[in-house]
Amino acid sequence: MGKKTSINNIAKELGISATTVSFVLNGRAEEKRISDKLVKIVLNYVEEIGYKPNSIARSLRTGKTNTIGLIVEDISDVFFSTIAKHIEEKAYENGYRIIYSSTEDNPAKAKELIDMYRDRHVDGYIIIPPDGIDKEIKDLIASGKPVVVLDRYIEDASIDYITVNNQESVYEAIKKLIEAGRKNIAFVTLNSLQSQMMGRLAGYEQALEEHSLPQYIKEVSYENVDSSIKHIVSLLQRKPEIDAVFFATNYLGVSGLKAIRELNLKIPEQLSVVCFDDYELFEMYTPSISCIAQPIEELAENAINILLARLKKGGMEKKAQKIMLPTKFIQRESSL
Amino acid sequence: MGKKTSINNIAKELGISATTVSFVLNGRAEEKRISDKLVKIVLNYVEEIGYKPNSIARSLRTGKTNTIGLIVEDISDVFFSTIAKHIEEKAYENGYRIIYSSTEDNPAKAKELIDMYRDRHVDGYIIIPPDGIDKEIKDLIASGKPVVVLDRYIEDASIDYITVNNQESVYEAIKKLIEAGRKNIAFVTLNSLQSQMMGRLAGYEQALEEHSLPQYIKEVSYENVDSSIKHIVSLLQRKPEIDAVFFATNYLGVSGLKAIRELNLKIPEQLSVVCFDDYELFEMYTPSISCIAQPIEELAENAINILLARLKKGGMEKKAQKIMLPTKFIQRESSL
DNA sequence: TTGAAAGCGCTACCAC
DNA sequence: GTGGTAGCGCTTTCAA
Repeated sequence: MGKKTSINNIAKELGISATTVSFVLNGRAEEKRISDKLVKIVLNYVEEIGYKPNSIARSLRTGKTNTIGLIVEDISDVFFSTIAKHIEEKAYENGYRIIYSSTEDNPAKAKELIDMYRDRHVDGYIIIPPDGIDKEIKDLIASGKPVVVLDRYIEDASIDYITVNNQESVYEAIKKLIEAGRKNIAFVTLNSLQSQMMGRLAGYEQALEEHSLPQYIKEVSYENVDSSIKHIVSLLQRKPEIDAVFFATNYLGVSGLKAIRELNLKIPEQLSVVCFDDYELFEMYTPSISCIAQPIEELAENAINILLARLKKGGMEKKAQKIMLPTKFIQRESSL
Repeated sequence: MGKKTSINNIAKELGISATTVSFVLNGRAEEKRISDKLVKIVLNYVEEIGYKPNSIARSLRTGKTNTIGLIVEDISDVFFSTIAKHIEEKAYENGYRIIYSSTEDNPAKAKELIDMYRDRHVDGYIIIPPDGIDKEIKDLIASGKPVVVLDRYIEDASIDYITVNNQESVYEAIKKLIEAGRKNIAFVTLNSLQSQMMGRLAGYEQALEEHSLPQYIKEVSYENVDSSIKHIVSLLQRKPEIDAVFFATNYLGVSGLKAIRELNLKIPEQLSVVCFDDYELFEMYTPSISCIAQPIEELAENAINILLARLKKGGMEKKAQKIMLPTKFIQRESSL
């Protein structure tokens, strides 16, 4: 084949100018009133030799890369990878590619990634931010790049975010436990200032305060999630009066189940269990585990839609969208 | 800061040429015998204004994008997302970014993706190929782009691949079931010609043939995985003599457990269960499910290492590597 | 030791 | 209706 098929070669080959070829290829033939005949010729030839414009040259010229940077906490976690999948699909349909990375909830890594993506001139960002990168995100937006924050929010008028009503969801779930007669309800969470975790905690506190019940809060740090089993075991041993536990994330829930199993506690007789996030494991576990399921697909769809909208119409002027989706409580055996 | 910091601005600002700046920035100062003093000046200035070279312009010039295309079956499946994570980490350390997409095991989609990635000038590919894209992969390699095939293999002298010893692993696992006294062992798999599935099937057949036991093979198509529960239920009902089932992938295993639960069969008393791939669910299930665990991290590491090696030293000349890693049988309660 | 200049392939302004 | 041409920002030959 032609070693280097450039628009210039084609132009030369066809005895016309590169400009014309470019217009035809970019669908601006009509607008530029290029004759149908010529358009046909160009398109046929291009088709024939299987020419594809060089996207890098185009990017250099236009400043657009048709790439979206996706920054998640951990791409191997099913919650995030499911989000990633939906985002990718939708982006793909719209001619965008996704490059991704995991932050491991580490702000330094997140900053590095943002830098990196900026280097790469990604057109827009979808970020699930760790604590402490608010400034970087605001800078990014100030620099004119659209950013959508997902799963948590950052208090700033200019930032689009999509999240769920964490506080209310947990509040309702805890209330159910209380109504079912539980009096000593523990809450196992991450020691994080992220909005979604704060919201979940607030929901717990709100429910317990309303009923004047004692609070048992255990915070685990993200880095030590692996050792969270130990912490949970110890909590349950020290406070044998605990008769229900709420786990604030899916992986904490899994650790919790391991801990409970180790202690040989009967769910739900001795201990009710409810977890944030659904997970196949919770459905299949014996007994099945009640949970607050997030509308993962909707979260992803909203995020990519908003980003695409901003990307399309350079829509930086439009007011930031703050979306809070409802969750769904799934009642299973563990909280009967 | 400066609206457009280009290498030219810097050169102008410093009263030297862009060439010199470029050399300094690319660490070729020594080689080009640029004075230490000048190097210092340039580096300081660059540091000061926080200049970063435009990677797109560089790509256009050099033909390298420092991007790797990753094509998996389904990024939301934990097996693939875990692989994706390890690959991303390693790539990142080496200055490469990953763009990913899921094929849904669909060859047309896979072809599209390859095309897309070619458009984007990715430097190399890691592909988990569906059936029927051998030709495209060979073309890619012929065109000089390194490709590593993962999880399955494609018979071609020029292709690097990393896989596990599927046949032997399954053979050994089935033998264990036979030794434990099971006589009617079913095998639930995908109706796929992919090497890894063929290997697993072959392992099953080999073991049963050696012991002259009857074979019960159920093939489900990837698109109908959702309805696989029905098929499995029906199989177990039609053949009540079945006293063990092997599931050839993690998601088939999950469907299988649902089917077995629906039929109220006792594991392992009435039915032994073994599954290919480990999964948190299998460990936590009651009873816990025996499985053949793949060395996921090693698979990923090998793939990215081989690709990086080819990328570094334009190592297209080196002989293709064919790596087959061992799996690990994890004995749990379901096959006692 | 350093610099001028030629592109990489494309788009878009402006001219005819 | 169509074409010339100037860059986008960088690397790299060649010359000085």
